[in-house]
Amino acid sequence: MTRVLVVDDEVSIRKALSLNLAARGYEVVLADSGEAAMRAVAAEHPDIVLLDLGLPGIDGIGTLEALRGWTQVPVIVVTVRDDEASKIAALDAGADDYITKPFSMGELLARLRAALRRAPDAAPESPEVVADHFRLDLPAHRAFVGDAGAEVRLTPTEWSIVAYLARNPGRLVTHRQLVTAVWGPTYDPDPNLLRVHMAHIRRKLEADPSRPRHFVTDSGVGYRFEPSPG
Amino acid sequence: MTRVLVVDDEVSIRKALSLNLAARGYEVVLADSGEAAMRAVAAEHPDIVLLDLGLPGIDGIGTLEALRGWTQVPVIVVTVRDDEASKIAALDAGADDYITKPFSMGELLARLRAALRRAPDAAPESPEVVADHFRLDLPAHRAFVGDAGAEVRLTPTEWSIVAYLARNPGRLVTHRQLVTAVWGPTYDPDPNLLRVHMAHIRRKLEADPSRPRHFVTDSGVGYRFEPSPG
DNA sequence: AAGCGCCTTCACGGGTTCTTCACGCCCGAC
DNA sequence: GTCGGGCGTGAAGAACCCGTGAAGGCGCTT
Repeated sequence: MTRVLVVDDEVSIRKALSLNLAARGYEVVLADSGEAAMRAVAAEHPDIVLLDLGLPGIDGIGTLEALRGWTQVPVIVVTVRDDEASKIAALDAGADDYITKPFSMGELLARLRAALRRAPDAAPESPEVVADHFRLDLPAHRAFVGDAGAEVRLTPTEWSIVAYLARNPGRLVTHRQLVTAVWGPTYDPDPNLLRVHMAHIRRKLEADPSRPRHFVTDSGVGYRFEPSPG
Repeated sequence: MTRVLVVDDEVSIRKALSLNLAARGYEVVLADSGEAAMRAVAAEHPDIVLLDLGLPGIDGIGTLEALRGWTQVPVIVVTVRDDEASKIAALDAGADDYITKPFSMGELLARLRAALRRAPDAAPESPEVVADHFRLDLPAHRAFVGDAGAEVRLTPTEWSIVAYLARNPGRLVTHRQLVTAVWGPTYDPDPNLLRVHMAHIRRKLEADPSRPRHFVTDSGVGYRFEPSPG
């Protein structure tokens, strides 16, 4: 289900958009200020944002600039301002599209579809992760070990764990974080489960599985990925 | 240097856009018909296309649809048609943006920058994909196998799957992504459906269908297209 | 009206993957 | 020294996924 964040301070607009989008099968999240929008993007991970320019507090452009500091989520600016300067400012601040009120719902939906179409998944940060003893090709979901670069096959769950750890290099990842990343927030597995998967991963990727150098245990807390152990 | 293809049948518009874009440091390529536009995209590899809707011969929408059969180059529709239906038709046919004449040069340039910004320098797209055992002619929707180059007929659905995978060479494509690309985001088919189509595709394109080298399964996740397996 | 191509669903067999369980180890707490 | 919790490892059954042959239904052409 596609999740849309609607940012507008007017109740009537929020309501109208919310109803129309929900009727088209979108999941709608609402925010009534720039600050709320920032929080909502961080917490709800919308697939796209509809942003009004005239907001209380930090305005639309400010919100857009702040968002662009850390996320590439598509943003369509929806506003009454029809002047060229506003359009240019918004587009150059990182907006993906600009549509002026009053707009037709059909056109908005079409522009929504167009923006979503060209962003199937967030662009991969770094397509490749290199460690001392192995190499990960993130877009292809492939792993290679040793100097020869022989491919090893990781199961979906194993890949999910490895990819999450690799995306947070050097950082401690708690058991809870890992479980949530792999199985979702509601899953509560046997404590052994992660251990078993980690054992499999180490056997496949570590040079000496019983003495792991890249996938390190933090006893009682979680695991940590070290690209190049000192 | 960014290369812009301007497609319009009116000399005055071509001239005006050409001058303005050149003054901003863009390299401009011109085409005066849909057919010429297709050739220009294939030959010149523009970074972005400005497309008029009212063209002689195959019209703008037809040109757009034909282009989308094999390339993802960003297309901004520039036209006098201001009705909602045209906008929706163009955006759903694969346009990235839609701007109506008369437009301000500033806004056009801003939308141009916005469209270019979100298009990561895509791998140089070629209208032809060559693998070890077969060859795909993307614009013509034709496939040829073996050294002799005998043509095989793919059904529309099969072609749709093959084309999507071929446009993402080496990348893992999830089941969901494939289904969305072929049948749309709301379709939720029997899990066997993709398997059956993949079997048909392999039987037609792979040298040894039971041991696929180009259309690889990633169990539990999706499929991957390998142009030249190591 | 019949034939054909295409899409989709279903049933089956074989293989892979997930998860649980039991056991022994290590290390800090007492 | 002893205890207990957390950890790694091997094994095993259950659940899942995949490829494949076959068949029904639909729309279009003949």
